[in-house]
Amino acid sequence: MDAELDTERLIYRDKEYACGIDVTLAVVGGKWKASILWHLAGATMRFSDLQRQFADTTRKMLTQQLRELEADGLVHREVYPQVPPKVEYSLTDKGRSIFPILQQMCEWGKQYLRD
Amino acid sequence: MDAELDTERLIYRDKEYACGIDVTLAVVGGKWKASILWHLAGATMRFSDLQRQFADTTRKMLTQQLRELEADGLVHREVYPQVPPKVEYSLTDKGRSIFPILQQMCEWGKQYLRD
DNA sequence: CTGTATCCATCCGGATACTG
DNA sequence: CAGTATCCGGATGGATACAG
Repeated sequence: MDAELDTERLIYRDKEYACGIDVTLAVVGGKWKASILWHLAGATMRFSDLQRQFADTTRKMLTQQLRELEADGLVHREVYPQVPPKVEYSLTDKGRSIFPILQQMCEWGKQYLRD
Repeated sequence: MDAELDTERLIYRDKEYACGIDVTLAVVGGKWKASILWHLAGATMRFSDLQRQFADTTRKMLTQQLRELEADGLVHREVYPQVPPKVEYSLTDKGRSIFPILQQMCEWGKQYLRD
């Protein structure tokens, strides 16, 4: 843990970040992303399942957030080639690795409202 | 830890949140907020110090983020009535309480980029 | 030094309609 | 069932100038 470690460049998608925090927020800070990860941690879900969970979100937004999570390697998208289509979303190992942080954010947020 | 606990309403500033995570993100998810808290955890800073740290941010944005952090009770703003003015920003206990989470976000973000 | 006020371009997200 | 395409209004954030 010497000072040199702090000089490493944090580049993600052609953007430089001052700190790992901002990288994390870039990945899970989207409007619905943390909640999506939270729900997928409990169970693999079909698109329609997620629509039910996020009833106040449009398909467009849900799709968009899921695509970004997939591109970032946190979510796996499995398409079953059948009619009608069936698509299942689940967490990757990388997606699961952030769960402890989400748990603490959940606790902190609830505690924050109590004070 | 029974199911009833999950029925508690999470209301913050007239908005309802599905989960504590979104409350936390509402408080520290702003564009520069996490980084500001991170820097203030190390030391109380004057406005000009923060300007130096966030050289690519405008005064307007910096002020705005600081005001919101102050309104949310994470940051204390101390004004010294003198000319030229001197204003110091520091963390409140509540602000300090989120530091462990920021640390983990920092680590996760750096690890994420390594993979 | 520590801000505010104003203007303005861009982005983001919602509504709606359409598709394989 | 699981999306995509298009349009559009409001929010967001930057540039710049002004102020106590």
